[in-house]
Amino acid sequence: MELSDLRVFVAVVDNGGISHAAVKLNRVPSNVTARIKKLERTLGKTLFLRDKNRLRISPAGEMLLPYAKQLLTLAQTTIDELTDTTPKGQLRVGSMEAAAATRLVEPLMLFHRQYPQVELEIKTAPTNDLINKVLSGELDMALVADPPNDSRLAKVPVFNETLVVVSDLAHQPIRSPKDLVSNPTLLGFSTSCAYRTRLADWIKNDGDICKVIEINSYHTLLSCVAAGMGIGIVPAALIDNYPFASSIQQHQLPCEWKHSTSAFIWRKDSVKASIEAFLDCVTKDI
Amino acid sequence: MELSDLRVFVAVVDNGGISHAAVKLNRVPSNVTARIKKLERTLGKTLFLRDKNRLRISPAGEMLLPYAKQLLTLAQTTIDELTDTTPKGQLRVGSMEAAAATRLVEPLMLFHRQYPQVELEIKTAPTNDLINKVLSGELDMALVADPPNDSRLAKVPVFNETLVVVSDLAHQPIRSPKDLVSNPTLLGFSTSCAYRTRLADWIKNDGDICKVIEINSYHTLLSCVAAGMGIGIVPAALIDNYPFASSIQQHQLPCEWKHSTSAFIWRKDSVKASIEAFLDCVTKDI
DNA sequence: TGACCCTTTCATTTATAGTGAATAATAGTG
DNA sequence: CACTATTATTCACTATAAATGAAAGGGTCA
Repeated sequence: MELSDLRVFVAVVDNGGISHAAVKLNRVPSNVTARIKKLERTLGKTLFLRDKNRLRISPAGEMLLPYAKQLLTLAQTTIDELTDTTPKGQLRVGSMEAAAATRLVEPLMLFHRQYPQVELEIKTAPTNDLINKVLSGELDMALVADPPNDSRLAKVPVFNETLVVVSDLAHQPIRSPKDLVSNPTLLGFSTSCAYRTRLADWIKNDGDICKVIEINSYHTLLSCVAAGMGIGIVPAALIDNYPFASSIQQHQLPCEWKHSTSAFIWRKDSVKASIEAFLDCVTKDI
Repeated sequence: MELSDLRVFVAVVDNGGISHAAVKLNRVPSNVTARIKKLERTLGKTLFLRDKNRLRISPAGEMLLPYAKQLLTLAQTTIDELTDTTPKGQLRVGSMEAAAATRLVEPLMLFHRQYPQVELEIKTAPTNDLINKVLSGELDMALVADPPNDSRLAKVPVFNETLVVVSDLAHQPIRSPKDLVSNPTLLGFSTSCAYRTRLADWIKNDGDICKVIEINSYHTLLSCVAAGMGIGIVPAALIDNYPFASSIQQHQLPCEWKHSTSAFIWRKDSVKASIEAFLDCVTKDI
């Protein structure tokens, strides 16, 4: 029993005969006859009483009719829902810790005001983790730093961050890795944090490999830096939001290292209305 | 979008992959792949995210899943209902007036007690009308007198009636049409009443064609006979139920005319659980 | 690295759906 | 009453779709 069989059956009932149904279905009558007979054979029931070259619905047909109509409308509802472009369901957004605090708040509020029916789920994680989670489908989209070119991923750059090295006030000005103490302590997120990796690369470029202490909040990280536990690397915008900004020292990185682009990424093949809508909110906000 | 497509889709989701689904469906994996791709093409949505030779359900697939399952269970319910042999719905029974009063009451009560959920509809009409209504599907079954052999009809004889001619007490004994006054008045049902036709035939066989007065209730008919308005023909059993039986005279018909068989008839191709159940009640009652 | 598992592609076979012409039975019409 | 228009069905045929089996290409795990 297929939906198309039921469509034929209902057409015959509604149009009161094979030939009219055939016209409606853009088929030839013999085909309609054949399909009705096939349906009767698979169900093991006579659906129509044949008399004087006329069809009349049988008790079994009478029984089938409401179910058939229900199935057909449910099938239509299904494809309507599927092709509906109104955001709904849940939207799982990932973000780097640094951007979650500063850059994500506005578009998030905007989106929630516009589509309150969408269940938002925000997860902060380091950039590399986010990329993997997006690829694996755990997240619908994520805000990451300098996403790699991946044929499976679509991306829109949304912010340009200027990265600065931060230290306590007592530290000498840092213009190159040489200005650091040997074996400097690096305060940062997990190894997969893009900024921390960049700082480590810069240092490795021209100096020692440094010790790393992992800290899970930028707020705490900045405080640790102020306390002289080590150096760190953060977006400059983040420091504006830090209440004790005056107790840390900022150091410019060379041009080729200082710029970072934050971008939203999502799987190209994961088309979800809420992703589009969210991106609208993000770009509208800029 | 066909039900079989959805069955494949659900199987892939439930079994977590093409190959396992293929085993479950007794298909070859390549076929499952092809059908999923076809479904994706017709819906215009990616149902699965492909990565590293693994499938993961996509947002669109997530959306489709509950609908697909609902459609499949509804389809199963449909065929379950259709093959269910419990009497339900309505049952339209026709009966001759004469039998409705006497022979039909017991099985009707029995049936209603056993299957209270069936909506019973009783219609009394002359035998010929009943046959036509059964053939046309207006009635599911009918109790008629001496039904003709018709390849479309099934029948079970249920009662043997003995027909008697009735007259007022003053009438001379009637042994042949010659005993009647010339142009006798015949009291009876409409022209299509089998008993009345039989009496007319008997008279015509050996006498005058008589006048007919049509009366729509056997009770009234017997009273009219008692009052001397004319003669009638009724099943002997009916007179037992008539309170003024002593005021009418019964006359035996010759053997070849006196017997009538009442039978239930129904369309052979109209198989309805309640018809079977009703016949059970009728035969159990005998 | 090699064995194993999974998905996909492709050429092929098989099954199903659809067509068009012919037939038989009926209903409507002048 | 003949004549035409409808109606459902059958049958031979064609077109479309589904299922198969072999092979290829990645991926995982030891």
